[in-house]
Amino acid sequence: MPKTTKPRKVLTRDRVLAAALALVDRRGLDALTMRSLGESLGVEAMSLYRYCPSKADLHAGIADRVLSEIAVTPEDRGWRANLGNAMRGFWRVLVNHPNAVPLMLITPLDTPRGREAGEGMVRLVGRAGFTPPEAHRIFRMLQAFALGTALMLRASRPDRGMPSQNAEGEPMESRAPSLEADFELGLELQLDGIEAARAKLTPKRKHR
Amino acid sequence: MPKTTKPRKVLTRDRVLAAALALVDRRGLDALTMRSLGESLGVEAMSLYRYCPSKADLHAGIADRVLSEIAVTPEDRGWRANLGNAMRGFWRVLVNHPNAVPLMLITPLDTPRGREAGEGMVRLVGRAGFTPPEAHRIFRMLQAFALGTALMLRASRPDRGMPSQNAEGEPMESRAPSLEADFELGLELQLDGIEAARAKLTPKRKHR
DNA sequence: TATGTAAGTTTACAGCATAAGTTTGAGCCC
DNA sequence: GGGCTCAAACTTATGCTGTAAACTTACATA
Repeated sequence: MPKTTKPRKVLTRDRVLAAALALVDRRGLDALTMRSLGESLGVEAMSLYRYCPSKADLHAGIADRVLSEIAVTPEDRGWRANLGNAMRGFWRVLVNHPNAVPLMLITPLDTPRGREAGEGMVRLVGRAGFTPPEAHRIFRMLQAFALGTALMLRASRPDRGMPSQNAEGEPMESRAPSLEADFELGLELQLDGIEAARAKLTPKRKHR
Repeated sequence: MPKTTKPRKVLTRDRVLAAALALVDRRGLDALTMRSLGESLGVEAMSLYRYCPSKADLHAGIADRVLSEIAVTPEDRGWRANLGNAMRGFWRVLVNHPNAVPLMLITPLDTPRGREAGEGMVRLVGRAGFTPPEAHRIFRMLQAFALGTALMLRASRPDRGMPSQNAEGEPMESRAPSLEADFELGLELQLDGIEAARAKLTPKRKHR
């Protein structure tokens, strides 16, 4: 008998999560089942439980992996540009993985990279002159707005994974670019709001 | 044999939806199964399909029913109070039915009462001096913020229906009131932003 | 009284997450 | 080389889920 020893140690948690995210991107959240994920890795469903002890854990892992794609460009152009660009980076990641957005609500972003990204954002808000509690609140407003817009964008297209009853052959791209523009307008409006709040601070607390 | 004719006409779509919402409120979205819903109505699961032809339809019906609880108080105290109070009404409904919030993303609120409420809000924004397209965008920003905040609030508690791995016996109410206050602060900040955008309009377009 | 129709039940099926038990094979010390 | 050990992968099985299809019951009307 020929020595047909297929390599045994092919699976890792990282490979599982990468395949899971790819599957979600390609075919939607509903298509992510242990069986289909196993198949995409050439492995039986139960083998995955060694690396992700439950489906909830798999979900958290995917969310963490998505967040790792946020690009950090640490140049300092003043609080408004810093904050705006950070939010735009977050937004781009959400748009690149629309089907994974619901996973971003997991105790919101309570995952290693989620906490890290969140703390960075809070620091950015703080540098505009707000106290840590104030900065936290403002950050959560921006986060809620971005997540909400991404979820609405996702729901408004006949995407896999959501209950959306839609006639066939529709234009279907009519609303999406609008919601994309919505994000930009909403962001600028909120930055204006932050600027107004900033104007009410005791002057010495303001930074650039 | 005694005439044990149980009354036949006990089920209506409205009764089904009311029971479904009650079940979701009490035990979470995951606990809403056709079987458990049937049981709560003293009926077999399949009977429900006469009134809700699919689970997606049931979800849409629940969303519509939740929206019907928005209280309308049409007094005119200027655009800012009008808009703020309308949003607070929307928010209260979301907080009263946290487990149903994910259903509010259904093609967002594309249900009779959802459209009605949305159009009312857009009209309110328009009365601040914005054109209909501008008003739509601003409304969607507010909507995304409210939904996002409600979803984060829901995810941050060990509620039924979401993958939340949480140690037992935690304080667990620590974050919730904070997120409640977040809504108020975020709303005011966004109203400030709208005010700033309004200041840039050609003067004649402004109303009270 | 006969008949059509609406309401509710029964049965059945495919797909889901996952618990429990079993086989496989690689690396290691003697 | 020859067992030993143990994790990795597989197999089997259980109890959920939504819902299709066929069936039964009960009532309204003619």
